[in-house]
Amino acid sequence: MKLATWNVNSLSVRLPQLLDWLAANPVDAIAVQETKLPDDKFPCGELEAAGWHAAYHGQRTYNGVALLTQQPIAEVFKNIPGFDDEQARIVAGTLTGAAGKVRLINAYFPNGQAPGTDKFAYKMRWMEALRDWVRAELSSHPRLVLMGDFNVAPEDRDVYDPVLWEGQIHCTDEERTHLRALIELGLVDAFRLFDQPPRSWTWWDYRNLAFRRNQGLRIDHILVSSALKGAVTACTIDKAPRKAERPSDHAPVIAEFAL
DNA sequence: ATGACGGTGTGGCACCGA
Repeated sequence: MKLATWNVNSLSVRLPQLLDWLAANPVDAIAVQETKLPDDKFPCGELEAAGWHAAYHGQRTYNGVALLTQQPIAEVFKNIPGFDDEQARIVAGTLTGAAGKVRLINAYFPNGQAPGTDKFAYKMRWMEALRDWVRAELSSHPRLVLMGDFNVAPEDRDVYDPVLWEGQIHCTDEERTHLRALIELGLVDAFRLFDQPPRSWTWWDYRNLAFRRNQGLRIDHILVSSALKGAVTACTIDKAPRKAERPSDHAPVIAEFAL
């Protein structure tokens, strides 16, 4: 089984690239963030024509998430139950394969703007609500993958210039503490199960030649539950789509499982 | 590095992302 996550920064703009990437990278499921499309504008037709099932939860202009799968998924949830959220940031579903069920949660964490702002407070509340929900999901679905754009760089080694970014959004102690609390429910960062090249990022600013200079952050993650940890055989970042004409500012992350 | 770039909306720019 192969899973991927990619913040495409507008599915309308990136649909051709996404379809090309999926054709070259035959994953079983991909979690897509920042579709920026209301559900009535979601390109199900084009995706279906390419063989993809889609569960999506979107809105105009901002946010929006989708799970694209080769097989149909069940138990689809949108957003966090009991957490009243106007922003479309979560879609979840259950994949059933020959090796059993795997629960997939696709999450687009709030950006948070800057510490001390209302948006930062919302990010913290959102992460707390997510943790409570994931705890419950883990009890009913021990084989669980939480993947998406977390908008948090877990450690300094996930930041191209930790001194410049110290205390800045994505790198604050408060965000990292919330992320650790989520992980302590019984999840592991698939990327760190393996030796990785130093200076591995998933996002590079569009400005200031950041990609060419490899100045980025690792903020897109695939977390797997303890029950799946032993099955993970690889986790990589594919920088190729970031080199395309009109790229997303994020690169896809792929995890492979012996399932 | 108070900037930069890119997407969206209905714009002549502002807002947001990260």
